[in-house]
Amino acid sequence: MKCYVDVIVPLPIAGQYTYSLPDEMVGRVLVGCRVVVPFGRKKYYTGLVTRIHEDAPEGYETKEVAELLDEHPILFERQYRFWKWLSEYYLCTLGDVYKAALPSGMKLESETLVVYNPEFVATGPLPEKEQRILDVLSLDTEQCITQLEKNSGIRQLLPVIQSLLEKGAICVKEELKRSYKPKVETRIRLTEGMRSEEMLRKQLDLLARAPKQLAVLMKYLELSAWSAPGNLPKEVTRKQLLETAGVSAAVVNGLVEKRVLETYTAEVGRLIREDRDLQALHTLSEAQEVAFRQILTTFHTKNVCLLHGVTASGKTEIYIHLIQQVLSVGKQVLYLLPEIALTTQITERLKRVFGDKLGIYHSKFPDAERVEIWRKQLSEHDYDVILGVRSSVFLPFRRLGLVIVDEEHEQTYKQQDPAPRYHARNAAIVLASLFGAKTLLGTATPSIETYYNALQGKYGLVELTERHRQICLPRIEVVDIKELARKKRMTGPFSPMLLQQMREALERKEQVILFQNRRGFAPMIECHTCGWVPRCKNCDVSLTYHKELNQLTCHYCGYTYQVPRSCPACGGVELKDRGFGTEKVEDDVKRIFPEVRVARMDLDTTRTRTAYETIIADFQAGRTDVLIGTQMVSKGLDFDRVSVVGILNADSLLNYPDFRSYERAFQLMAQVAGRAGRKNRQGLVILQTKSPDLPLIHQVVTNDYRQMYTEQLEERRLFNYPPFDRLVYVYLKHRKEEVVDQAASVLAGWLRSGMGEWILGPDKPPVGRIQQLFIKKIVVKIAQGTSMTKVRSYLLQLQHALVEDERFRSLVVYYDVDPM
DNA sequence: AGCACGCCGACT
DNA sequence: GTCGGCGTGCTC
Repeated sequence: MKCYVDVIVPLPIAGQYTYSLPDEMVGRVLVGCRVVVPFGRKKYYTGLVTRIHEDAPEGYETKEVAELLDEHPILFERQYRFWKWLSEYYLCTLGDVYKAALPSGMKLESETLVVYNPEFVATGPLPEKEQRILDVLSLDTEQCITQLEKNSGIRQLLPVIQSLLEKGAICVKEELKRSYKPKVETRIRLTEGMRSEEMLRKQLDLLARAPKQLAVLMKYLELSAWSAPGNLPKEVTRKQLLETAGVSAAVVNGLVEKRVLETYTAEVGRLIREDRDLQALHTLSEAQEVAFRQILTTFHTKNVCLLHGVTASGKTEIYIHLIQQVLSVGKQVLYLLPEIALTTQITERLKRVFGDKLGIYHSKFPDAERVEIWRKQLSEHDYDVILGVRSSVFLPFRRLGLVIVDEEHEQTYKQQDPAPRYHARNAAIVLASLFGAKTLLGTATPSIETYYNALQGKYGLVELTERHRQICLPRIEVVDIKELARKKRMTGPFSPMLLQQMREALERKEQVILFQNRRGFAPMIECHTCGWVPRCKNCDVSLTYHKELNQLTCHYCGYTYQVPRSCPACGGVELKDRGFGTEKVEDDVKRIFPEVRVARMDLDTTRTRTAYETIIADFQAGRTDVLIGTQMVSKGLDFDRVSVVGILNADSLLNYPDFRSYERAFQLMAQVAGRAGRKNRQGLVILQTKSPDLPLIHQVVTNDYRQMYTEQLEERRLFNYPPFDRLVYVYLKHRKEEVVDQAASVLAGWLRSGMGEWILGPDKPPVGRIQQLFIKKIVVKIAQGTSMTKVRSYLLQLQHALVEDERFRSLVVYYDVDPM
């Protein structure tokens, strides 16, 4: 009987593909194994087997599986169920989930290799391009397309290749890119003939006239503990031997030539195991102990618990005690942090407690390292605790007992683009439930949804109102910058009060954090004469001005432009900056306080993990005095010497056209304020705003989360927003504006007649065009109690009907479920 | 997502 | 008349 497998391919296409199994693979292929399959005319992809069966498909010829990559499944049954849930809930394909879940080193792709045919003899002169390709190929007879493109300088390469192929001058083959390479090291050992006391002694005598070689050999014997009775010699690397013996490679090579020593290579892991003494757990304070007990009790009746603890209440220590508890019953823990908060501060603390039981999964780590963590989790020696970012929900767990989602309110848990647009907090809760595990959500400023769920009794709620070690909450001073600006008393973005407090703090050798919600120099430049603003030619947004590079950047597509010398609209030469970003603030601080050491932390200065950590470390060690940053500075970092925090412009947080802007502004300001004031000293927050009378400002000042929540909830109830109704954004994209417009109004019409009035739009989103595609957005509000399953299948049904229409053929449709 | 096939403008 | 641009449809 012929055997078939259903396979997920890493592409955004619905459904799975069926391949036949070559006889030798039958029995070896298991569900959850990766296989290489041919797809389309020439491509090969790494697919994932989800079903093995004997049902010959009808209507098409199956292709054969080309290669089996795993002896054992790399995906467990539970993970697969999790994938399926994600793809259904977030309306994307399994291929999308698969792509997001596996590190790219585990998804090999094929690449076309062009091979030179040395026997080819041209019958006449070849076209210039073809000859050039042959010349390039004769130097290196096997090259991939991209390489060949680079070496020849020819852009439209494929037709040339095609022609050469027909003439028989070259041939092509598909080869899998092995992007994951195991790390290897060169080691040294005695050759077989030398491995006896007698031979060795002889050899040592022979080397009497080669003192360096003799020394190396002696060193080797010492390092390998060769003479230790009954022991196998220890592994000695060449590097280690050369370094400790202090000789050049030539000396070792001499011994290799004499067939005394030999080299061999061995695979080594990238995951460094540090042997260090583990620290005991800190004793919990009374308040922490109470919270800890409450959480444990809550977990008897609830699967999810919210720990609402003020900033600096020592939540981490409670997590550590919980983790210990879970480990003691042999279960695993997943500890999720928003990307930006995953710093040395927290990793060091956990490493000290859990040592090599702890694995860290960070998107800024090299891919090869992530592959190794994945493999380790599949093995018998898996990590008990994974500290990781959003994507670590995809790691293969086997005995998950607890998931901790720290800073649960963070927007970065929601993946925006590409699909799957999932929320790691909600996904983690589902993942935990698949394991019968518990989830703990921790934050000082819960999201409205989570707090609602907690008050409704869906989640447990444990509150921690006391700051750890008697650190008191900061005093918040509101400064009306509208009034001050009118009286011309502002210095750039600074009020006199803020300048005064900064000066005093710096004189006391204390530190200052300035929070500005915008990066760049000025958000934009504007023609002073006619008001013209430069815009991106691909996307419908104004460009951001970066002074350091003196260029304009599109923050959507990344395209950069030169700053025009004069206004292209009116010819005016005075182009002025409007508003200010972190870069401008940095400039101003340097001008006002020339002797002060300033650091800036935003997306532009933290491209790499090390850059980010350097900024933090410098500030922590007091090597910088003032830290200017965007939201990044609010993310769970603890600094001891910060006495003044300045929020430069609270209003910019409120001006987003979004139902969550109020909630977000509160969270941000409360979190930033929480950075002020440590041991024995009350910190000061200067909150600059143009609208000091807003209730929100008052709520931030009094740190009244409850009040903010109550107000917001009422508003959400009134206008049917989450947590009452659920939202799905439907996006339509097309290169022609008329086509999206038409399609969007047709779809909105259908939705209205099928689902009632709670359809908003179609609207042009704030950015109406990205990379040449016009976008329209329809908001679907789904009343509480409506079956989401039905809504989802209805949406997909309409989508199919829509693209059936001749006019809407190449329309792109995608969804954002529970958007943030 | 690729990639091949097919239909209209600027060239020999 | 052809070469080459990109719009459209298919991939087990």
